[in-house]
Amino acid sequence: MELHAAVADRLRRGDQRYTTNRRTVVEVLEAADRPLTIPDILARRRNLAQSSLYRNLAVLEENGVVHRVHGTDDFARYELTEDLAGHHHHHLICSGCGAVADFTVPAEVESTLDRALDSVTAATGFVTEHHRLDLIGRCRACA
Amino acid sequence: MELHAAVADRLRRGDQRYTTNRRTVVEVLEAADRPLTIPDILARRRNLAQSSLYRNLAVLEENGVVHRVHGTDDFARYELTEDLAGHHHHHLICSGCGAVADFTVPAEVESTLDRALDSVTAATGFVTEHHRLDLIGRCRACA
DNA sequence: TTTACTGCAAAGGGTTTGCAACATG
DNA sequence: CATGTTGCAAACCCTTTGCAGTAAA
Repeated sequence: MELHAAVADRLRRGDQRYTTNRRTVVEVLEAADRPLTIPDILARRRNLAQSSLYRNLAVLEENGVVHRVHGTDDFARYELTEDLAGHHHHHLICSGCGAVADFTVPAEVESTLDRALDSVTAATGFVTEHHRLDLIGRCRACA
Repeated sequence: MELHAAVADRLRRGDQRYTTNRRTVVEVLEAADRPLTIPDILARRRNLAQSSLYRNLAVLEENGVVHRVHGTDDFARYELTEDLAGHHHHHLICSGCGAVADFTVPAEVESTLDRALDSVTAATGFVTEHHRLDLIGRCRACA
């Protein structure tokens, strides 16, 4: 599996081991079509311990394997980083229930945006790592 | 003061009173050039009680006076809503220290973006309330 | 003078950590 | 076999809430 080889490589660079639990987390995130909360992940793999899951997500984030998504509720959500998942996307965040879904915008809009953002921050001394473009609103169930 | 009249009006519509403490919070947020955390606000007005501040910010948010900003750290941040502050803007969020600063992009970019986003969500059943376009990166101090 | 608001202190709840046992390279 | 990882339980810390007293309309 190419994904696991890439993950193992990144962890190795950080002197971290690619253990069974970490592989499980990566597999769960790969199978999801949206960022997952810790309870989401625990519900899918009952044998994972909560504390180890938190620690493993932190390790995976530090080594560029997963990305933490901040929504409107109190739950952190995690997804594979875009270069591992293979596509750049954004989030629909429900202001009612906090649910997060993925969506994409046309590549031309992305590049227009990137150019505009670059020119704006050029003078500020701010070093951009990535942008976050989310829509806040009501999902079908909460509307 | 026009701002306070507008705030008083919105609170009245929600059967809420515009008390001294609430006026103080609005004045602190108006004077800031970035979203403020609860500790930020408490540091500027030592006589405010933390629990009442949390409650007042919730009331102000429910009545469209302030807006809660979610950054990368554990602190909620608050700013006046855009229609009261008078300008649409975005945030530079430091992944090192969590600091949040304001910035704006050209109006033409905003409208291009809005049109693109509208067409994307048209088919999803998602009802957009507003968008969130932030840059995550390193501020001058953390770079 | 009724009803909302305030402030103190205690409780909530997602997240983090200490530590002894375990597994990986 | 040395070092990183695990899981339980307790601690952490931002936030919320109960309640008796106070202030706004």
